Amino acid sequence: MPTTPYQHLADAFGSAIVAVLGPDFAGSDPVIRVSTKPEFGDYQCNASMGLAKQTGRKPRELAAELIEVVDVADIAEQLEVAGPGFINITLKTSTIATALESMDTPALGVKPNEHPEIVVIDMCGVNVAKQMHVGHLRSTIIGDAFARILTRLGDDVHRENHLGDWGLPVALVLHLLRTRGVDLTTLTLGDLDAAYRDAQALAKADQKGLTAAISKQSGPHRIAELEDQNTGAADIRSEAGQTLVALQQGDEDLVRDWNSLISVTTDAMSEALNLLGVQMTKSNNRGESFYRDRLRGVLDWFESQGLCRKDDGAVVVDFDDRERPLLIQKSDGGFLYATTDLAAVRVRTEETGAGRCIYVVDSRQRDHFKDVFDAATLAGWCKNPSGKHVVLSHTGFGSVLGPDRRPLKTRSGENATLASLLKEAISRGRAEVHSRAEDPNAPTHGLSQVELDAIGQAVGIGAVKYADLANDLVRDYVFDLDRMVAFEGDTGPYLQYAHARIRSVVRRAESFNPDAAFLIEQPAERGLSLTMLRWNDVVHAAAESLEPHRIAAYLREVAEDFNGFYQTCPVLKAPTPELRESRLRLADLAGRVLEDGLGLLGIDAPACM
RNA sequence: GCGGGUGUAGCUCAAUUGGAUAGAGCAUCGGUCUACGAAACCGAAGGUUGCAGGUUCGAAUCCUGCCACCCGCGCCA
Repeated sequence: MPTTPYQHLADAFGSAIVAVLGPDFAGSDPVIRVSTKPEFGDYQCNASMGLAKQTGRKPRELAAELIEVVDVADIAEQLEVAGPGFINITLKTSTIATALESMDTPALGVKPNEHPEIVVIDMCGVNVAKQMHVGHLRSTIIGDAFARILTRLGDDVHRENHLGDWGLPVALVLHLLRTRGVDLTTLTLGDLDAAYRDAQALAKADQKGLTAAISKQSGPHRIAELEDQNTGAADIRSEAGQTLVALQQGDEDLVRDWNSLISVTTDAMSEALNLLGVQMTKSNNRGESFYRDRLRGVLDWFESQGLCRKDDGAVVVDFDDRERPLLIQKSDGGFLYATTDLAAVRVRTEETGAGRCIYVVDSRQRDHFKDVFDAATLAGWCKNPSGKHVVLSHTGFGSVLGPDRRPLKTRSGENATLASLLKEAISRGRAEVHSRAEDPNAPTHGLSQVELDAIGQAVGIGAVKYADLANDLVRDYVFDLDRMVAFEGDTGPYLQYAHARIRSVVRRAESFNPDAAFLIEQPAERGLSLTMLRWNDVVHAAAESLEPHRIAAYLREVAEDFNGFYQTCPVLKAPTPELRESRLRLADLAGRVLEDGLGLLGIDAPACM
């Protein structure tokens, strides 16, 4: 029986509902849930209340009838009606053992999607000549977690880094560096970042934008930003515009210099990605420049389909359900990032053949992506070559804040770069691991400095990733290394520690019987087993909702259940050889679930720490 | 002004998407180690789920109106 208890129950109650209420109710949700308390059994069916309302019957009576006909005798003990009409379900112990047996495979019972598809994940989003900051951290590790989860279920995932490597901002930096006569071959990213800010400051003057912003009653931030800008910038922008044109036309010197900017930026990026253990390299780069020859085609298509209009010299796309239009061409003929995003949608659906595109970009860009997706739909670009409708979705996420609860940006301090934060996290992880290793009783005692450093890095990085992925993505959070790298409580290291303990006990057992019978006797054994049996359901739920924190919360449950089990059920010193083998196998399975789950979050699980 | 998000224990967050007595972790207090790994476990205390109404067997969750904070709102990306 390959299905999980949950699915078995869902199928059985689904059929029972049809048997009692008729074929109209085929496909209605049987509302099987994990019980909230042990005294309510293992699972519960909450369908009868809702169905009773629909059919004008009494919920408890309906529940009793469902119990009469439902076919779960082979897996469950006697069912009982409780409260307003809950059906409490307690599984047979033998069912649990059988189910554990069937999940004890390399896949750990996680079943692949029936219809795998190509998924493009737009993540990371580094800009040329700018330092990575914590915003990139979120996009990158969230995107990587999505990618790992979907890959686990069989999808063909393409991580794409929509590098900001084109357009006026890049031309401005390039122009500035060249007029200053800077040697581009010896630049650091720090130099580039400073030049970027200089260039922006020099070029930002937008009286027209300011009046528009005021008349449109834009937010105070935007207006203040525009007011800061001064005159005299028009010249610089015009010169940068010429630089851009020359670059576009393939001017050899310019192209060479442009490439060195990209190279400096992406070298630093690769270093950070490497530290993070994110499965992404320069080969995942598909920057804005990739789409530069397709922008005209975007505009032509919208014009030819009558989907846009001229407004004040610019070209805009209107939508039926809102006032706000989408600008796809400026009055000076230039294109905008919306144009690039539209070109990217077109490539991803029509050429890459994606069935799903996920944009992992902070939630301030929600409106932008809504507009882009709607425009792409109007354009008819939401179909892939096989004619299937492509799902475009934007997963926004909250800001990372500093201790002052203001967005933590490079602007607010030179040391807020991603690289520096990661180094700090790693050094804290290492310090803790090294200090533990000094204890002669510690399993890490006697390991080499190199080995301890590697473990410490996994701990430090794992702490940062866990802190980010363990809560709801929409929330802002304060980047507080003290809390993240704390080694008590709801942290990455707690999970890694639970995993390492398991590896340790299995290692010390010396003999391991992979075919040992599961003997589920103690409540702690039962609890741990039931939790582990939910793994398949949890992965699918996390994949469907794109909520990694579900996996994080689940892993915490596994770790807590294991720690409780380990406290009350002697493994190596179990009373009988059979029980010892059973508990070892249970522990090993728990360890593999933890490793698998941490892996889906991109967190390493050292065998010893 | 319009739109979006958030508001849950002193602090940081959950709540299987409308289910039973709202759960964890920090911090506080009290118990467990000459150790199958104490980075752990067990227990105590801590709540008018921003406020006020409404919907129903049942609401943190859905509807209405307020309040607070954050974000966005055509020629930047």
